[in-house]
Amino acid sequence: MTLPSTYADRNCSLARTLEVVGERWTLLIVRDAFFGARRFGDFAARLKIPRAVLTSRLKSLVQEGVLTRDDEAGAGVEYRLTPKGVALWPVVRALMNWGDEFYSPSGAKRAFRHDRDGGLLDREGRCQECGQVVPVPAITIERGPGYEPDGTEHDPVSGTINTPRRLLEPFVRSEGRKAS
Amino acid sequence: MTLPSTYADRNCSLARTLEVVGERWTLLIVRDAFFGARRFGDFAARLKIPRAVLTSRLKSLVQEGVLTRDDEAGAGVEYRLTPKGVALWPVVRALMNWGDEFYSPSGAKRAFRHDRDGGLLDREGRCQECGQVVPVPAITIERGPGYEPDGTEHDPVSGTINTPRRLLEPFVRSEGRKAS
DNA sequence: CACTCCAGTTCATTCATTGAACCTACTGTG
DNA sequence: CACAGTAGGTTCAATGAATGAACTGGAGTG
Repeated sequence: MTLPSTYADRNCSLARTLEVVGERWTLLIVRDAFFGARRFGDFAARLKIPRAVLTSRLKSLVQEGVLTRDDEAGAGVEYRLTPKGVALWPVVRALMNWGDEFYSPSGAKRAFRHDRDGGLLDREGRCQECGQVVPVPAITIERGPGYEPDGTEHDPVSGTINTPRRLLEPFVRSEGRKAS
Repeated sequence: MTLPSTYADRNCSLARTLEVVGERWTLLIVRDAFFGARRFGDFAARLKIPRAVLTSRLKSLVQEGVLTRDDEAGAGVEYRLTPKGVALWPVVRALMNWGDEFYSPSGAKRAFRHDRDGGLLDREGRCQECGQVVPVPAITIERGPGYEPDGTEHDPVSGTINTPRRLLEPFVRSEGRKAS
């Protein structure tokens, strides 16, 4: 977003937040991090964004403390959400809810459940079984009623993301995953 | 945001939402609409954004059904949030909450109350007096503990916005408002 | 050592944003 | 009626950011 720091809205936390996550692509990167993306290549493949832009966004997210960059992680670099990044979950949910409400007539594209009791989460993230606000790592994501098959189901990266899984859990990369 | 419509994420409501409100400035315009801005000039003065950009953003927000454009309104044009626009309130709140949490150590920049019983609203928009989720038009906004005076308090436009008021209520423009 | 991944960088082209100036219609005011 | 002021824009040159394709360089493998 790069709002000028002379911006009159020193007193608006919305403006402040947008300086961190308001740029093009940034929130989509964060979303994919929630969904389990950790590697540069995962983000690049899923988002189809120019690698130079991805580099720059990852850099600034790390700098802002939303992601950590860990290059000690086996073969390659891993980007992971920090607690500050995980705290963006309500933002991601709110944006999704609005899109579901106004652009997905047959229902939410994705559904979220409490992994423990399988209860669906409502708009505020509360489990309809136990009434709790479910913490992010205990949420599983699956297709919702509004999901529209689009042919990416069997693509190794997007495909993985379309099967039920727990948030924040990294993609499992079996050795033969590029075998066509 | 202008994500290409060929975007693989047909199935992500977050991406869909960002296509509508993800561009630079757009959410700040929406925020000011919640805070009572209705006139082209109000937005321009508060946001200090190039008028050409404002024109284009207002146009697309109207096209998306987030705002209405009414040029029958006395002397001038009025932009108002539609119900679809008002439904963005949770998005605005979520973004503000995050900014307050991580960039405003002395507390929220703005506080919200239930106009009827004066109860403060919590993070989810629930009144701490009566427990209800307060509908947007019944919310009043005032300075929070983290508010930092910045000299715009007596500027006619920004100043108005800094005194407690009900959301969505238009600025009252008294005839002598430009009298220095 | 050749080969493949992975995580970037580089670069020319295209596109969007910026800020300042200009334009047009309407509203009082003397 | 002339004139200033206000409102809501448009136009334009300059700058900056995004795009996509090609390239680089290191680590791990056979």
